[in-house]
Amino acid sequence: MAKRQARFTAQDLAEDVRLRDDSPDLWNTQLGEVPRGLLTSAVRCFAANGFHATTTRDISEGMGLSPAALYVHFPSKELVLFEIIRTGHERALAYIQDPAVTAVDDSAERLRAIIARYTTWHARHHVAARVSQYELAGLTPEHYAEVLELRHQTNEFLRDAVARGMADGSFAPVDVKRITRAMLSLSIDLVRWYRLEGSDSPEQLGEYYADLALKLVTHPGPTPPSDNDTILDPPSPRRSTNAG
Amino acid sequence: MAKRQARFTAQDLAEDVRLRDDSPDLWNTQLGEVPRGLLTSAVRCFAANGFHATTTRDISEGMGLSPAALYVHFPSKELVLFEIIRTGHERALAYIQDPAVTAVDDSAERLRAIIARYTTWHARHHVAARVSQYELAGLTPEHYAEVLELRHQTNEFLRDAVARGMADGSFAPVDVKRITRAMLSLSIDLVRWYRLEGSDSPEQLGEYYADLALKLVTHPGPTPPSDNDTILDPPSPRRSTNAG
DNA sequence: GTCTATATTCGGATAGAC
DNA sequence: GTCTATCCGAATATAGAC
Repeated sequence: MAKRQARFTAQDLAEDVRLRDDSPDLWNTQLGEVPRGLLTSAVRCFAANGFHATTTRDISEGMGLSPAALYVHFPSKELVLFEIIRTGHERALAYIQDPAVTAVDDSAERLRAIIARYTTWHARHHVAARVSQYELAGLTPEHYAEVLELRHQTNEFLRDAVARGMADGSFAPVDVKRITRAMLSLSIDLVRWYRLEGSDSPEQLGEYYADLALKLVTHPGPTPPSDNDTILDPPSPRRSTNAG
Repeated sequence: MAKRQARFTAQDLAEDVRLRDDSPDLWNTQLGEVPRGLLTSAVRCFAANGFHATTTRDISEGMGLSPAALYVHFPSKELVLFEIIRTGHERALAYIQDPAVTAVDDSAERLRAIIARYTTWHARHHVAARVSQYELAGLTPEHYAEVLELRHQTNEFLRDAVARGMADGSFAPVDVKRITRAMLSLSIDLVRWYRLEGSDSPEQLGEYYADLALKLVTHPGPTPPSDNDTILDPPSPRRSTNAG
């Protein structure tokens, strides 16, 4: 007999502070309350145990329903996963293609806005984002292809912003492909470790990573926008300080 | 009936260029050839389909053996996973605690060596590392705890290197915890996208990410070690250039 | 140490009552 | 739309021959 692995019931998961995020607000409002609740329950289960280790019973019990109830709202477990991953990718992409970004002309400020928002989105929805990023293997080939297209659009959008800043001289000459991948890594990898209860709010982490991203593309040598020594005014207050 | 998800047989996987890495050289040499082959087969399956979507048949068929043969060498599927993950974490930790790092006194060079080696290790063993990083949920609580301890040691080792450079003035004042996490994110997230067939060798990516890491902790303003303009001598030749 | 055959449990999905 | 009951394929692990 296999030794029991670490698995958690839907009841455990609902109380797990590590699984707090804003996913209940994430779903298409055209869906009723029950299907949206099922998606939220599924997100927690998938994030904690993985898609294949999650049973349809786990998901429906998270809403206090019987196993069969799931199939009234979704035709299969895979389609629950697809709805989660598709929504996650669409929302993240829309969040960085917001006017708050596209209206910005200055290349540096535009890159800053993209990284800040992309990071903030993944932190705020870190549980759903973890499923979106790490459970792609559970999709059918058709659904996987559809998600890939959204990922390409996202990557292109960031790549263009970096290339543009380099072309107009705002940034130092950099390897656009490698730098873009590094920035994506920072924003995406946080879903592995981020907790809403930690010291950084989603917005604070967004600002911090936007600063890092700009450091990576800034001209070396004398700082471009002057003000050199005056280290007053840190970018934004931290919820709890823990270092200099 | 569930629509068929994207799953690959052990035969497919053995030929998949995306799953080429150095894991066959990774295992304890005290193990015989067959168990080491089974671990390599399991790594490919777990990396491509996930732990729970992989059957014991998948693993043993990868070695041309019957399903039952696996249990002569390993008591359970979970223990195959544990052996992979434990080995992965031990090897990565040992690789950055190598004399090539610990003998370096200069704080900046030491950090550079750590990031270069940690990145190189994950790139060279990206398939095994992907399993080590993303399949932790498949472990029993006891085995998970054992792996966590290795992860703590790794994080502490990097954190100390950053804190030391800040203390001796080699680095600008930074948030050690957040910077350390960002550096780990860069090195670890590459297992999501890295392919040996890509344009960067593991060593080249290691050098590149070491440069990025130093940019994140460098004093702003005038560059510290002088030589400002001479951009001859890039750190190491790229296997195929694709940008400036 | 490897095989064939199988015990046994589990889980996705459905049938049909209410 | 929700329930109870259940079908049935699949997967871990074992038995026992060679």
